[in-house]
Amino acid sequence: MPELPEVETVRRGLTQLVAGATIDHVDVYYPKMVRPDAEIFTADLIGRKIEKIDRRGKYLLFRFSGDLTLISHLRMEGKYDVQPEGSPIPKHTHVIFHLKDQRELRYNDTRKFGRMRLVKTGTEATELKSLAQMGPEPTESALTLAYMQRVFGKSHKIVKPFLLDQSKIAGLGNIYVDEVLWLSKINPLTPADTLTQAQLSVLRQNIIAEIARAIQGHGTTVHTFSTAFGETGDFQNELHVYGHEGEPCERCGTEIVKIKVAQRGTHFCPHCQPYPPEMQEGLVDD
DNA sequence: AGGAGTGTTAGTAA
DNA sequence: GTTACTAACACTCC
Repeated sequence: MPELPEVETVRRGLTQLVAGATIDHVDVYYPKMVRPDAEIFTADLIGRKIEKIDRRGKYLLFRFSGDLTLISHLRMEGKYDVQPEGSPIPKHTHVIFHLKDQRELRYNDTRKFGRMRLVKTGTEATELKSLAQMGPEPTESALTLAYMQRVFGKSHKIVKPFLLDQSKIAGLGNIYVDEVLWLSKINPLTPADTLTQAQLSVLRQNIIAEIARAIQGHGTTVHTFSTAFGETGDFQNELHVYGHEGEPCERCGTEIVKIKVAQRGTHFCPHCQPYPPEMQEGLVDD
């Protein structure tokens, strides 16, 4: 479930719940999930204090005492929650961080896609290529129009997978890409380097504003996302196209369609987001 | 039974 | 080097 707004929502919840807590010991029930090997992973964490929790793109970065950082990616269904010591362990709980205050920080992940890496603080980029190559955060200061013009201008990749590429802009996923393209009236099949300066400017503003709004709404719950407090997000009520196939476009009434683009379900309004010129060649018009 | 799902990476081909 | 498509990861839900 987690794109940047959901990961940020989790980060804020976890900060309230476990920042300042100290690890007593750690149990790993699905060893493939962690690196280095579970034995080293668990041994290194004993007695460490969770000093703070950062985020970069869709990665959570738990900062521990003694210059240790846990890099955690939730992938599709990863979730953290905090439970009293000894509560029943659900089927899909894969890692438990036992805290010294009789609570447990638990990682749950139905599909087991999530991954954790324990590294020395400061070596994150060396240890993880995707962190080293991560594009700017979608904020007013980090995502400049000049940057947008430069990177879009040199790629002929169509804009949907372009925006999903974390090395271009950090944190966007399938839901918010569809939403910002609808807000910007850009067809998902448009090649990145054919967008006009005006379109890039509009797209940039919509990305920045939409991500900020989604964070304010505590993220989007479409399948099973919940915050660290076990609550759902609110932003699913603010979606315009994702999950709205067959419904009328809020702007023009045309039926929202769903197609496959770059192997991902893609929702858009065929009237507000017309196909780019090079795709319309050969189409019969009146 | 078959397909799709909020993500990412590896492999292959053009 | 770039783009595009497939498979894989593992599991649930419709």
